Amino acid sequence: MRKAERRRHLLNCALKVFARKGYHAASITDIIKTAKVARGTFYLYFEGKRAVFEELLDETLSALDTQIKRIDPSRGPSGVLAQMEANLDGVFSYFMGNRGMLRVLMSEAVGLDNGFDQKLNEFYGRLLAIIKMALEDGQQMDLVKSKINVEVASLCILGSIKEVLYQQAMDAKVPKQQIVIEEILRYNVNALLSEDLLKKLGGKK
Amino acid sequence: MRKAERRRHLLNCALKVFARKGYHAASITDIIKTAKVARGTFYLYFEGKRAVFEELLDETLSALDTQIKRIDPSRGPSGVLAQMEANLDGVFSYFMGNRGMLRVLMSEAVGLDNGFDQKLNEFYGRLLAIIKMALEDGQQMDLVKSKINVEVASLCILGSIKEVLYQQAMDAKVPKQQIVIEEILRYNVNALLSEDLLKKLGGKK
Amino acid sequence: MRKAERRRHLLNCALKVFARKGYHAASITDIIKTAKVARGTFYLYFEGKRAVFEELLDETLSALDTQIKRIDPSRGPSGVLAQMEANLDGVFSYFMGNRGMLRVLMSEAVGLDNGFDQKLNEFYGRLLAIIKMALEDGQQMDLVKSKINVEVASLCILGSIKEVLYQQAMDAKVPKQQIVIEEILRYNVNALLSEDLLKKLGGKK
Amino acid sequence: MRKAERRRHLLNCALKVFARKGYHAASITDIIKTAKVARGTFYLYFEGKRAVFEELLDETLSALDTQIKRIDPSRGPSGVLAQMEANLDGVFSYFMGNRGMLRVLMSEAVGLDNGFDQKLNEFYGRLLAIIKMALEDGQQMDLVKSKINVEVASLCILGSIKEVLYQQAMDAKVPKQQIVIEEILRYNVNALLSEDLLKKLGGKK
DNA sequence: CATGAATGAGAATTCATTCAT
DNA sequence: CATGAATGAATTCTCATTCAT
Repeated sequence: MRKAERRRHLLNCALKVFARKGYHAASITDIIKTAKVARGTFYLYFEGKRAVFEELLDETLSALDTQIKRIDPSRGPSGVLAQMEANLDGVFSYFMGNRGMLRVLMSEAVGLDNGFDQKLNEFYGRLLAIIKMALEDGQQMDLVKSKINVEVASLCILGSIKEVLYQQAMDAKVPKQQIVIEEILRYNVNALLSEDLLKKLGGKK
Repeated sequence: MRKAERRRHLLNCALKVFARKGYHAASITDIIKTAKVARGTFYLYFEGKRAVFEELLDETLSALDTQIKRIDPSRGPSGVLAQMEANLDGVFSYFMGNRGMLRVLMSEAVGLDNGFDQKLNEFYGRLLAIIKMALEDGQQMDLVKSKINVEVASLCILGSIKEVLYQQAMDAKVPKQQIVIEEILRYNVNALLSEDLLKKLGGKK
Repeated sequence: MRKAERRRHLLNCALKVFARKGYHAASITDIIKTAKVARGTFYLYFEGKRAVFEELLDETLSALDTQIKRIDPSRGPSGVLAQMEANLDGVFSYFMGNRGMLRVLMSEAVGLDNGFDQKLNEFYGRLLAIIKMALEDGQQMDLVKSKINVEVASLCILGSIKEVLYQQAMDAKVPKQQIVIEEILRYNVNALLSEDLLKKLGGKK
Repeated sequence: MRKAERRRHLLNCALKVFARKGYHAASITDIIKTAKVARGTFYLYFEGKRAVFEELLDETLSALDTQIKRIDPSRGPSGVLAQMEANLDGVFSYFMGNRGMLRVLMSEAVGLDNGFDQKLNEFYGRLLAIIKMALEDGQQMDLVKSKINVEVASLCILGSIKEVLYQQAMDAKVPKQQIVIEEILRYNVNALLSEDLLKKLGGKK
């Protein structure tokens, strides 16, 4: 029991350090000082810097995977909207409780080589796949403009979300979560939805 | 004369190394081997690793600043569109001739501390300011939906562009430049322009 | 009672580990894993790695001291031969039942500093003393060539025995014990015995 | 030029340290302190402790290989004796000029794993092969007793030489080189030579 | 007695930077 | 100017030993 706690403590401290200094500048010394633990203790729980980081990364990515659900098109336009909102909300809420990891992911996890990049890119790949599928379903159901290039549009959507998160990580002043999500949704919905649908929905949102 | 050439040569070689290995993994040894220059020679031209990188970064950011021009709303809707396209084209074209720097910027430049982050964020800040101004002008001229939250929308726009560039840096298969730019434009125009305007422009694009 | 058993168990396991990995490469972790005992338990019975090894060494050397008896020259030439054979047999038999310790002694025990070297050298010193005395007695009784330099000859004898043991420890193919002992004896007897005696004994062996 | 000198200096200092403390107890710190050189300098010349040691070992073994020549039986009994003496003299003389390496080889090189053992055992294997061939040639020419088991006898010969060297490495008082060699020769010759030959040579030696 | 988590001294190694030639 | 050998601070990692439960 104690052991699991210590482990958690070390993970938290490591995250704190990674968030403050970045992966490369972070040293084991930093981590153990933060955790008030002896050098050897660290190695009792983790193989090294790479390993703690990987664990934190895995943890985060799988938490995010849990938050993000495929969009089920059968529930109709407003159902789709609700699902998109739920996904966004899940991601933003997760990061609000994990500002440290947000900073790390947004500013360090890329360019680490070590196979971290691969994990992260695989994650983005999964996101893109979900977005693309939703777009294609949308086009078939005539909800989404048929002209749109799904490939590029999905990048735009992903990018719009990432950028907002990035600015939050950088401590830029960003409107509060509720508003941000609404706006991201509005933005992308406007960009995507077919004219017919926009007219119908016009009154609501 | 010779001196300036050598300096340039070193900068190019350093960029090659940074692009291949990333800032941290790049060593002076890598750079001087690539440049076929003695260790001491490097320090004759630069204060150190940090300094070469900074110079490359400054160079790139100011080149980009040159490519990107304020949007002059006085030229009317299609003029604005053309200006946006010109900006996008400038940025994409610049990076197509500097894949190395694209990789560096997209995967390493953030999270380096060292003040590099600050420079990059200032640059993004300038971009955002331009975008925001354009949006505000657009709203005043009733080209852009008034409902839109300019703050968030400008992040979305920036993000959509960055993401496409990011995927290009990661060697993901992305449609070719001309199409990508068109699509980004279309996407953002749809997202932003007022319904009236969309109808008018509908025929063109 | 239990205590003595555990102690013995630990010694055996430590020996196993030392034989497999050598003194330096052997870790306490190896020993306690082999013994299926907790870390602290080990230190309950021994002061440390050094101490277990020392105990194993002492044990072996005193067992060997017991096997090796002074040569009593009063029993005549064939009696001397029998005593030499008995000594050799004792040593070889001991090691056949303790291959682990043979490996340790032959390949690690020297060069450990720690005072182990001293113990081992004292043991070899005792052996040499016995051999030397036998040679000197032999010379006085005109059994051993008078020309022979006792100092060097005793080293040669010791060396011939050690080398055979060394090769056995290294798993080299060596004829079986009975033959090896016979041959070592023959070799050294030929080297040492006076011509007169050789002629007399010629018929027997 | 300077570089080769430094390298040599480091090798010498490393040998000094290895001879004093043994391979395992020797630290890079010891070596660089002895050499009065900075930490990094050491790594400029060698990959690590293992590598310096390997170089010293290779150097020694190939020097020894050079000293030791096959015995050409065609030059007759006294020629063979002279060749044996030359070999012994070569080995002993080499070690008198390299006491450090003698200590290392005799007390540490075994049990190092790392592949050092293999090298050493291969060397001993080569020696044994030379000795065995000489014995077999001798038996065919009726110089060496036919009864003798060549396998064991060659171990005895090797052992007698190694033991004398070992005692010298341990700083035991051993008669001086000339005498030692003579005695080792006498010892082994007596053990080996056929009775006929012994009688003939009897007068000479 | 037994346990095993915690400790921290010590060893190896890297690499940006300096400086004598 | 150019060179590249030398430097040493900083970092990671190991493992014998201790001690609270």
